[in-house]
Amino acid sequence: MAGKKADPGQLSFDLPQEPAVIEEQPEGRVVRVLTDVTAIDRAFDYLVPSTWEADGRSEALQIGSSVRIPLAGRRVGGWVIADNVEPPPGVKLRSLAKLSSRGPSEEIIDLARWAAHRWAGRLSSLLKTASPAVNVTRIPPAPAHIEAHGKEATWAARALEQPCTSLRLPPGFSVLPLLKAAARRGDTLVIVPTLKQAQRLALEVRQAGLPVALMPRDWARAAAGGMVIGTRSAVLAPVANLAAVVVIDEHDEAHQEERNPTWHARELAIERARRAGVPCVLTSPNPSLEALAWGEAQMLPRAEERQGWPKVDLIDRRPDDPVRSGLLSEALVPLIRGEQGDPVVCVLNRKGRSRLLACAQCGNLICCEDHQVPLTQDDQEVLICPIDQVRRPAVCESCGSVRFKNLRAGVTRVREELEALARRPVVEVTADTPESDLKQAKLLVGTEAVLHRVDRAACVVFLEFDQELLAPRTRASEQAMALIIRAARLLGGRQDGGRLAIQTRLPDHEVLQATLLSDPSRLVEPETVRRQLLNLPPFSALAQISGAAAQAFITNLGRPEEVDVLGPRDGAWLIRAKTAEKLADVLAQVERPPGRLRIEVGPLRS
DNA sequence: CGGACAAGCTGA
DNA sequence: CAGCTTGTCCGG
Repeated sequence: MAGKKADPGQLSFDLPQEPAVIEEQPEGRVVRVLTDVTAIDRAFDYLVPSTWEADGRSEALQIGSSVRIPLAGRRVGGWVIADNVEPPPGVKLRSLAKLSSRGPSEEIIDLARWAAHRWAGRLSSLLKTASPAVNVTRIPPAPAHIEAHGKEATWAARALEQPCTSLRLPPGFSVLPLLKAAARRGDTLVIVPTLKQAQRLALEVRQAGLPVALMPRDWARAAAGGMVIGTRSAVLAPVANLAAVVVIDEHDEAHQEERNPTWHARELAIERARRAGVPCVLTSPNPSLEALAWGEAQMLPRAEERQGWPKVDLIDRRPDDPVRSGLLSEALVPLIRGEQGDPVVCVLNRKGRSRLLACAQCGNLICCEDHQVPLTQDDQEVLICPIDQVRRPAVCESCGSVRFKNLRAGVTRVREELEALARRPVVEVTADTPESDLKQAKLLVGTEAVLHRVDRAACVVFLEFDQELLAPRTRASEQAMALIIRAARLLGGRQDGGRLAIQTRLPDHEVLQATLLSDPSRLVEPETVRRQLLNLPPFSALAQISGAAAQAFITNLGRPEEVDVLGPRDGAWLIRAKTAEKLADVLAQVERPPGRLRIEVGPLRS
């Protein structure tokens, strides 16, 4: 186990100055409690009431226990983070008010402390994540150990041989053999990106006859033993006898917490496994460079890997004559009419109705003369100013043409056009489309969120993929690939007969070529070169500082050696260091100014 | 965070 | 100088 790091910036205990004479030593056991009030972020010492001896509460109370404490005239919650401590002299100790619940073990608290330092956040925020949602007072008996049936897949067993393995598995390939192989070794912790995936996987594992706890619901059951499956917060779950850690789809951005501290489940999983001396397996159809930093990816034989990807149609829009809005090409017609099977899911990454119209004749943008903003088009061929809602006929002001070209079609508009072209009903999928509508629909359209709401499809169409490829984000390629992987999951492998259609004017783009050839290794080299050239993670570590107190923080930071400070841009600064450890050390040394401050370590955007 | 308390401001 | 607002400090 790695040594605990002293963390001067995070917790101040006002330790006693080695008292010469110990006098008036308070009677009884004293514990140190970290409050769950984020703004306090301090630990205080409390007496364990002597009455707790008799009813077993004293025995149940241990490091990690969740307690209520009197503090400044009110009761607040907290965690016991040290036992049998010597309180600072001269303070009048108060007694614990209540033993609320079991909490994280000492190992998890140490891991949380490491994460709080690594992501420059508060320990209490991580302990909250590590604690049960509802109070737990007893742990159920351990489930009987059940041996997974069937013979062990060699690739799965091999992945568990090393301390940390990046395992490249195509989207249509089940991870169940890996989980079974891990379960043979003992209790396994499995981290997946979404709750839906966690539920589905837990069901599969249960059907395979293995005991499984679904986090965060089954905190107590997780502590009892068996396999533990959950989303990122499960990386701090109690696991009885940890034997392996598996991170599924480690490339997925859902593994990173979006609130402060922005910890990443992949990195935490690796550290947890390392501390426990058990293997950590990171799976992904397209391993992140961060995962590949642990060594070359293990993979299936190429022929087998290809079978795990769907068939891909790249629809090159360049020589195309546009149909209707120009968004739907002739080549789509057989697909959206269901000739390759149903349901067909169309993805368009834009929201709302047409926002930007141009005259088809003279090319002028259709704007409001008074407010200089683009006009929107109504159902009844009327133009509306978004500022004062004034309506006028749909006629070009400069040439009188009544034909407009939609430069930014929204989902609603595309739905109508799809319906006309497919000659059948199209369901527009939004956050509040009822589940029943989704189940019956044969043809659907929505933003990328539609890929989360539908379970299976015979065909997925990306109506306009170029904006993903050209997005001005450092992780654009990776994010585009993640989207393709999500789509491929709905389609299954090659033998399932699903089709992935992508409309593009960039058919030679490396992401699309990698998809077409079912070969993500084509992305590794160009992406590595690019990141190295721009000095981006994993070849550096970044933190974004924003909020009202950001300026003061940067002033306090000064100009440490081997650290770059970039910005401000839009009121935010970027701090770059060679390694995550260096970055964390530098951030921890800065005196925190009062006021709102957001420190985003390893930002996904920018 | 939320209470306590001190310092500063206002009105007569 | 009471009565109030605003700011700073501290909690075991």
